[in-house]
Amino acid sequence: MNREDLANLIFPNITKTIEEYEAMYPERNLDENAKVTRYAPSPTGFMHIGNFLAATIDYVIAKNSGGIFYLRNEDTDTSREVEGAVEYIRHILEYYDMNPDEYEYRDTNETKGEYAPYIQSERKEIYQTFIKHLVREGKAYPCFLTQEEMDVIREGQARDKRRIGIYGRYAKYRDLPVEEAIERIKNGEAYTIRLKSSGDFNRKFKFNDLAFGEMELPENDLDIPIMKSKDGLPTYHFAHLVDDHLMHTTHVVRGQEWVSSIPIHYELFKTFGFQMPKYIHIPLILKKDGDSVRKISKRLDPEARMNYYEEKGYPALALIEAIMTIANSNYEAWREGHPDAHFTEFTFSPKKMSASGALFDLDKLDNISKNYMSHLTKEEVYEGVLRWSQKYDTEFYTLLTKYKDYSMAIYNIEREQKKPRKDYTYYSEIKEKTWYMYDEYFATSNPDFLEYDLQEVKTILTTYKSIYNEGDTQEEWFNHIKEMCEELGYATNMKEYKIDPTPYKGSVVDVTNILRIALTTLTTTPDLYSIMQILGKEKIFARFDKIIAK
RNA sequence: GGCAAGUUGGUGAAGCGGCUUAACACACUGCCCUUUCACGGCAGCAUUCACGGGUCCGAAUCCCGUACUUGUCACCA
Repeated sequence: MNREDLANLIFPNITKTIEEYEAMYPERNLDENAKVTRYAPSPTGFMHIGNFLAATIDYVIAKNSGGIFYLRNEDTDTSREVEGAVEYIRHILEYYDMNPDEYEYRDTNETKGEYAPYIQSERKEIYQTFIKHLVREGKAYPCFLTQEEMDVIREGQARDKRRIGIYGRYAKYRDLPVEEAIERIKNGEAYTIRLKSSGDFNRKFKFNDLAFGEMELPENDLDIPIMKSKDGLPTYHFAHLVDDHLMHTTHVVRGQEWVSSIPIHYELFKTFGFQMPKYIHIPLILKKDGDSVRKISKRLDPEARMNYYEEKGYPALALIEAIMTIANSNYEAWREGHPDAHFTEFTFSPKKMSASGALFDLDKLDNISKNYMSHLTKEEVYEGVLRWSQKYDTEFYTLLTKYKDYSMAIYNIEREQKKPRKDYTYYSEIKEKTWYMYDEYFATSNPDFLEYDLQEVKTILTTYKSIYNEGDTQEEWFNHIKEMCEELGYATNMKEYKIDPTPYKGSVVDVTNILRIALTTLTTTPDLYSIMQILGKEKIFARFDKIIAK
């Protein structure tokens, strides 16, 4: 009995060869500079902001070079799979308009691309073909170590301060005679397939990461598991090797937590003689936690989950702008020079990425978003709130639908000018900043005139009604207010008033404040004239009358 | 503990041997503008680049050491 028998015993149904698969997944017919990237998430729940960073970089690299961005579902860990996770990932990519060129969606039975399947659990035979080859060659072997035995090994290693893992003499089954392995398998013993590493930990190799530059790493000598005993699915490392080779990925963008497994990947690719893709290990997004910092966590930090941004209603492109500034700090400068360019026109340079993790600054996001929203048209703002409210505030949605032009007029206050107002940071904020414009909400409010005497308030409102002229220009409007001020004993010259307020009841500031409160209940609002123009005579008088009648 | 990477202000960072008495952006503070708010304008905000030593005429920038931080050491990705 030989290794061929062993390989056939383990993989009786694997008949294809590696060459056949390579023929099925030929080289991509792309431009020389075109890059092929992939977003390869595990469907384990809400998408993480770090994954989004990776996906955005993947997308920019591919699109900027006229290449391919594809989505691969890494569902080899069946126990951790969360229902709806894939749909959510798909939703996020759609929401941010970063749709993959190639994908496979099980729920809708859609597949696009020549390199399918794009779901790892559907590629089992492919992985096993590669593993079978390794077993036949004696470069992989079945390992019968139980969890308990491995625990003992690890504890011993920890106690003796040795490196932890299955290597060298700890790899008990790497030299097990083929006959014995066959017998154990026939007896139904559980086993995993491990790589028979040929590396030497004391030897170093040079590796060039596009982000870090050159680094020196020790060779891998761990007999890492490449196939799980439970379901015959490959581990991440092996799936990475096979898929990125067959799918011809040119650039792998992934988090820095992966740099410590570079030696493993290096050995895997070397064993098959495949060319490694280029790697871009991206910084981790950190979070301050008291005095220390840690990796931002989906469990602990709401802003780590992508749904946070959607629920708050940050415009998709605003989040992308913020993410891109984290990816490349020169992005902001580029944006200044190319205000209208699409973000994929930016040439991402891995070397300009920070080597250490970065805190995600929500203040900065707010600022970017505010600026972004200030440059939208009133129609775009309206579309944005409408879409947001449809999902998160149906009551407001109904109102917006009913008062479309009216709402747009509100969003247009001081918008169509060189330096537009920056009132809104995200869509969920719009209602709380414009509610008073809608009678439906205003009806239940009760203006509070602070220190002002109610009788005096009534006098001002009544007088104002008599001089109000709906067709006034802003200048005429303000002149009328000033005339009224003089009539009622309020100062109109602020400089004089500040020097000596005694001859006056107050100033024009007090008068406009009272008008403002009467109309909005607030002391700070956008331009009062604009608000009154939009409200119109009827609403204005109704709001005044309600107070006068008190 | 092993291996790897990193350490410039409150935050993101530029800089990569002299042009730096350390860009820029955010945040913060003050002043100005002003019918409120916002916008905008102006000004302020690290005598110093974790620490120690070395190389050099000259170091945030190069070298060595120390400290600290982060990641990783699963049949998870």
